[in-house]
Amino acid sequence: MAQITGWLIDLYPNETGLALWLLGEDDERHKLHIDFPVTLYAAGAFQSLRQAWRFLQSKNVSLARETRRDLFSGERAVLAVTVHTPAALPGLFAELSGEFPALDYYDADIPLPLRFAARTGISLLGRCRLDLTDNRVAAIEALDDPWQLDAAQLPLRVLELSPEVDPSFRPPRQVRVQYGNADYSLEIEPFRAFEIAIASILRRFDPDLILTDYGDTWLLPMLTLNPNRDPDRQVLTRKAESYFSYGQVVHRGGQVHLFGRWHIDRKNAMLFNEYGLEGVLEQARVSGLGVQEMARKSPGAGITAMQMLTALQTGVLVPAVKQQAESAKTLAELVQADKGGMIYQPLTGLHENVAQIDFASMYPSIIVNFNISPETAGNTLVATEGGVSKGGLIPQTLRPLLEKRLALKRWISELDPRDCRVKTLKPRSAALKWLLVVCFGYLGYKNARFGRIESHEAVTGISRELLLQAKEVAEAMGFLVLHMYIDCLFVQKPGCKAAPDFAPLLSAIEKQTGIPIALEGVYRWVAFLSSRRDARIPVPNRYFGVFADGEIKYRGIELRRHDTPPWVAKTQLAILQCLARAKTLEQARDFLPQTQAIVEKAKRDLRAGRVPPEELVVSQRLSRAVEDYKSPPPAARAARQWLEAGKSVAPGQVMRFVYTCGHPDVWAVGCGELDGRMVDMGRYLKLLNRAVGSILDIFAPFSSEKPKMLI
DNA sequence: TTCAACCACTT
DNA sequence: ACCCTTGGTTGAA
Repeated sequence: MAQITGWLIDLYPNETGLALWLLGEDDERHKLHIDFPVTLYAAGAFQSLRQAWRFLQSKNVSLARETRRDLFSGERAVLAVTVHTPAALPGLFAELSGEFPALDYYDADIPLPLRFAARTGISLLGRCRLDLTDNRVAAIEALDDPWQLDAAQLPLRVLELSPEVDPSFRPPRQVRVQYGNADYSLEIEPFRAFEIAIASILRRFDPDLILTDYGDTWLLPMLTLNPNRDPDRQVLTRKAESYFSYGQVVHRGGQVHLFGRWHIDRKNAMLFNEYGLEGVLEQARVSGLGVQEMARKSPGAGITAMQMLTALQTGVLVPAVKQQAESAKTLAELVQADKGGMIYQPLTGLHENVAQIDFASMYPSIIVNFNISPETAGNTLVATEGGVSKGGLIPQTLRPLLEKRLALKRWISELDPRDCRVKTLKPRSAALKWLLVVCFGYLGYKNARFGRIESHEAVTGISRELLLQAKEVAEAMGFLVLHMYIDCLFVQKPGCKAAPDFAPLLSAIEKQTGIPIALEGVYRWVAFLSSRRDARIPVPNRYFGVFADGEIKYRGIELRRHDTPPWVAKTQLAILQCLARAKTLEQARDFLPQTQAIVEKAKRDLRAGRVPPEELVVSQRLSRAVEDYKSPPPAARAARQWLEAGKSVAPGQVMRFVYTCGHPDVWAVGCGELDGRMVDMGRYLKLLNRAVGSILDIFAPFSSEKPKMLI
């Protein structure tokens, strides 16, 4: 009997049970085995269950009758079907549900790492100690848990591979290779030599993680060698797909998953830019899903996994979802979901010494504090008055997540901003934030396993109530409330200029609402913009301002939009930065001539052809197939060129293009070279003027060239 | 030129 | 489920 300590990095079914990969503290990577029978449940009419029992008797399964708890309908008599190898479960479920479609199925499509975590207390990335007989696990003990803030870091070996150019533009010639202290480029041709070099790195360096650009869609599919650590397995490929999520069509490229080590394609990973590898590892850790899964799926998959784990741990059945395309949330539904929050009309114009106060993680806090869960909806107040109840399924799932995020934020605020730990703590906090945000959305998602629209509405209802309470508190203390938006307030009071001046208000609001609240900052000045169509109508989420420390914050303006060309965005930012040097509004007005100079210089650069084409690139997402457009937008016209060049496009893909004169009126990036003389200057000047106007008009409302149209 | 239809983005 | 954003372009009338 041997004992071994390390981190669990991979887990998947094999012929007899589960294969486990341990990153040992001895710096070895161990492939281990464990028996792992799994059970699914069926419930329904007695006759059908009896027929199912007979049907299953000829299979290699164990059958039993049990009583288990459905979250909504309570105790249920179920048929428990246990298979001895988890690899057999998906096939059996498909066969059974095909034969008996009227039965309700539970625990039939739970990711294996979650079952493993529920049974052993050890989730992926967790540190553990194992007793081994040969390579079989005899006993297993957890040494940490996902909620620990400062768990020991995994000593991962990372290999980075990235081509010098986007392969959809032209075939790359080289791949940059980085691992350990090595950093060099490999020629792709001759290909045999390239592959031999890669194979040798895999053998000698033996990375735990292969981090690539375009690895899913280009590099790994091209290789003939087996990039797995487990030589007995072939790579797992998943097809590319376009799907609808949060009001948008999203395109996800094909994927290459590895066994025994991980592959993440940065260019094909959801939100990777948002929180990076640190964030992905954090999400994988708390969700219990594998790293490769988490990197490529939305945080929604992560929060669903966490809910399933809570269900498994508390003896609640997990309803199986029929394999169907995720039904889309329409934009209207999305807007409605957003409108559930409080939206106030700001007092448009320029204001000085304004504090922005944010409720921290407002919706998740409401869910936890008011015990909002599908099975408790309508019963929330009773549950909270009862005092210490452990709460419904959703609050139980969220509480540790919320507490961990708050603790991380507290830790960050205590550290010196230059402390190197801040660099890893911030993305971890951001990654948790996404899980929390999405959890609220999933409460109202009709295909969520544990969702219910009433609980969704309860959350937004309470949020509006709390915000109104906050407003009343502020006004009672003599503050003017300039604006409120979902989970934040903008307040002003003569004589209040610095953070401490607002501290009494913060504690009063927190005391009243019970939700943690924080001062986002005090603006030296802030501008709330009005609608461009009608100057009398305020727009709730179009504003910009400068905090006391000089930091600029902006929402809703061109700079925030992904489809604004960099040249326009940079000029708009330069203007803001120029104005931000002013300590007061009056001073800001003195900077207006300088901002004009910035704009004039930008225009001269454009006219003289000094703006490089990549600064003029517009990026827009295709919401449908090119042929399905009735009036093709520029992105679709660019996509047409793309198709003519023999490349492919899919809905959800982002097209990058430059506006040109004549026909065609766009030039798609990646389709040959752009003739600099072709750039549609007029169009870009218009875009620039608009962006400049967003900032400057409010400073000189009576001197703008064109009077505002009043409808 | 006007106007309705269409489209993308926002968190 | 009910309401339904803004800021823009396209193309027919």
